[in-house]
Amino acid sequence: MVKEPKIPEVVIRRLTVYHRVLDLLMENHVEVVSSQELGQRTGFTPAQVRKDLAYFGEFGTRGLGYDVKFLHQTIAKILGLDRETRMGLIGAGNLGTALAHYNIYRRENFKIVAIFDNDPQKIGKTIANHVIQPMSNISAAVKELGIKVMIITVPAAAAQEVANAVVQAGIKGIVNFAPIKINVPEGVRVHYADLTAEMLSLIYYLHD
Amino acid sequence: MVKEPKIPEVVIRRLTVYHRVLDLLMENHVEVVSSQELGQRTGFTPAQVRKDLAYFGEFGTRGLGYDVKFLHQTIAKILGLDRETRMGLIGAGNLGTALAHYNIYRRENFKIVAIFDNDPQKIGKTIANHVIQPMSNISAAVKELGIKVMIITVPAAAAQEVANAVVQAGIKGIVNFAPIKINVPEGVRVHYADLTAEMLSLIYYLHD
DNA sequence: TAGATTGTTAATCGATTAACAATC
DNA sequence: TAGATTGTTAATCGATTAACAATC
Repeated sequence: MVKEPKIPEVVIRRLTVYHRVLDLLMENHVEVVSSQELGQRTGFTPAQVRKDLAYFGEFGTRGLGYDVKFLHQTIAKILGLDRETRMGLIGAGNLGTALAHYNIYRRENFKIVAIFDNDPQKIGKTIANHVIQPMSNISAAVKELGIKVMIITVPAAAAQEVANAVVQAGIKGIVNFAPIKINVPEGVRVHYADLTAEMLSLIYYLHD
Repeated sequence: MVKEPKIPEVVIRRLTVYHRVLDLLMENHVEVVSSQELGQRTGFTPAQVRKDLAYFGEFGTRGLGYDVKFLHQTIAKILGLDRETRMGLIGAGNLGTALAHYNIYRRENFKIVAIFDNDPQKIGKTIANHVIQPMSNISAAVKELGIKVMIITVPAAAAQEVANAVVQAGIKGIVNFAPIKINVPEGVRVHYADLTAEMLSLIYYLHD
């Protein structure tokens, strides 16, 4: 058995940033990029860029740099962006609406395919071409549509209950925008998108 | 001169999480909390909770735990949440609108006081009680309203140009929601709220 | 006093950086 | 060949965890 090196989570996170920069470089028809430039465009050091990529193989050419198209494709494959990932969205408030309209989905290989809410006022209305469904539909929709990731944008007070229902429906990946920790069983992964932590922590550094 | 220990950035970030949990505990009239419970509610270890707090002093009572109200107040003071921080928002799209409506501002001591956009269609309209102003007003508004933090939610392609204008206006703290690195002079701090990185990196872990 | 929990030190773990041989 | 840049190792740096004396 080959001894797989364990990849740190921060590396995976930076990989998504490289991928995004490579998107941009491709748009600009740049064909080759060095670790130095990749570093400048991401805010990481060139050494870190090379180290991160080296976890997965040798993608560059010494003396030259990295082939933009090839690296883009390779990172997409590593991250699992080479196949479609279907996501659901729970909570059709302002933030949920913003995410539903987010234009990254067109370029990337993942998209929101269903939107849920509990408010009778909202159910039946349409956001970004999706009819808002009641939460009681979650389990059925997950199966029918092959949803793999659920995005939660409900108020903090409702997040745990919603998460329970999501887990019950068989979902293994949750992106939680509610500003509260949710508890899930082993095998279910939760990523937190904490909008306010960045704002609050910034204030600390503005002290004179 | 006293030798100040340098506080790691992650500690400051976790402080904002403790603060939020303490908000909740106060609402529930809980008066004392242990590092263990604070750990459970935040997802950190009890040792880490104690270590984090110890950077700033001795706030607990051995054998008992931490006084919720006092710790809440203390962390607020450390973070600079004890005095009002005024923020501006640039980009009145879906995300900007969501942030403008975000209800955390009512509870916390910081708030959005002005909203800017370049779209003539949007200028003059109202979001969350704020009339959308043209970007040419930024500099004047910063001075008049005492804006200390600017939140940027414009498309990636426009982010750098907007950031330049913000820096020009004398702003020292930026929260950037655009998925691109922005370059600013020394002394200006940028925090990134990267909504897609969490989604994309999650997909990696859902590989079978 | 007995039980509980902090504050703090030392040990461990892990990530970043520097440096350079390999090589295009 | 000379110049450039990768891939990789070793050194450094920093953060987390474990453990326990202090003490309520």
